Amino acid sequence: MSRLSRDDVIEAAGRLFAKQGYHATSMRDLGGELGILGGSVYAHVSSKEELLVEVVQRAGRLFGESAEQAMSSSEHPEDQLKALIRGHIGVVLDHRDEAQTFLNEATALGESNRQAIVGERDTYEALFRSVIADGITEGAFRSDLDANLAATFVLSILNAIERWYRPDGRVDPASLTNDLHRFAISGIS
Amino acid sequence: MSRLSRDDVIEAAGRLFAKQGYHATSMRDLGGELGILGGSVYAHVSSKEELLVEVVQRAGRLFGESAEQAMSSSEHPEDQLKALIRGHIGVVLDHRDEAQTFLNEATALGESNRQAIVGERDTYEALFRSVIADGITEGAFRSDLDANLAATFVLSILNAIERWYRPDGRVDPASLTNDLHRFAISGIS
DNA sequence: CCTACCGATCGGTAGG
DNA sequence: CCTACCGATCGGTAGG
Repeated sequence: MSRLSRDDVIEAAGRLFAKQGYHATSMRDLGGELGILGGSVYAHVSSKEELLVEVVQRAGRLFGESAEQAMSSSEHPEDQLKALIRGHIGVVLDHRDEAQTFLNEATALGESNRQAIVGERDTYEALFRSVIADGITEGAFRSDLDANLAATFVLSILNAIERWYRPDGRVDPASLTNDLHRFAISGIS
Repeated sequence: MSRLSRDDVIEAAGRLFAKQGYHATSMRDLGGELGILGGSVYAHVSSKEELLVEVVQRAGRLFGESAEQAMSSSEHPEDQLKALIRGHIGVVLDHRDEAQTFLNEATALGESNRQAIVGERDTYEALFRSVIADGITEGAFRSDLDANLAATFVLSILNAIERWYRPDGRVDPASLTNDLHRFAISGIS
């Protein structure tokens, strides 16, 4: 056993925050997960909230990068929407702990930190809205359903995936992407 | 100010559990909300978890009653699905605190209590699956999308409503029901 | 429902 | 990263 890195500590924190929640996780729990004492965690970070900030920021960065890549992958709203869906699913499934903490524990952040990541999330969600709105303008999607509401529905499905998806289950990521995309597209086109 | 009833206490607990989360709510917080001391809450309940159990059970009962009513309102899967959607939205919007606690804080329950309400929830969700499956059998819905996945998508949207819905916003319950129903139906028919 | 309190646990620190 | 500890807060109780 070599010494722990700061990354090891943040990763373990993400694991526990995702599984038990932020408030139900003590610094002694985290120490136990790492094989050290609770007080020793303070050799790597200066507060418990700093850990939550780091975990949530990682997820925020992953979602942001995914969105950037999805938007530049095509000029067509239909393809952009599919890429956004595929990317979101990828982030949620490849970084479950961070994503779960981001989605469920961000409320535990202090005011200023919380507002910062809410801002990030709003920017991300606005992309879904504008892509759907563009698709309506271009005639690719139908126009009787509000673009904002459609985006909210799609994001609701995406954000719930971590609540039911099992990696060893019958659904694989690629077909989930296809099925969700088809479901969404049928709903709006 | 007359004396508080046990119902008053459970209601206040639901309010705080929904807003701050179970673990972030102390018995002293709850006392403060009620104008009494933290220790005095134990004149009405015998433990903090009992409060959570009561709040979550109330929500469970409401969802169960809504489902029962929806199923007996028609024989046609299409109408039953719409009634299920309408009922779920009604519960979430008319009993926000209980519904929110049910959806977000059930993980804080002890093992046996948690398994009991997970069972209730599974029964409830199974209704959505079977209604959609029936609709496929009868030819009312299309059959290229798995009924289980479609039910999961619809429930994902329903369960996310408490996260974004604002009573003073532009969306009213009836049109939300219509829009979601149309979105779902397009996705499966 | 209050007074007065209990043991346990919490986040965090000084010094090594 | 450990030892040894701090003040604060937690869920909960006996007795009135």
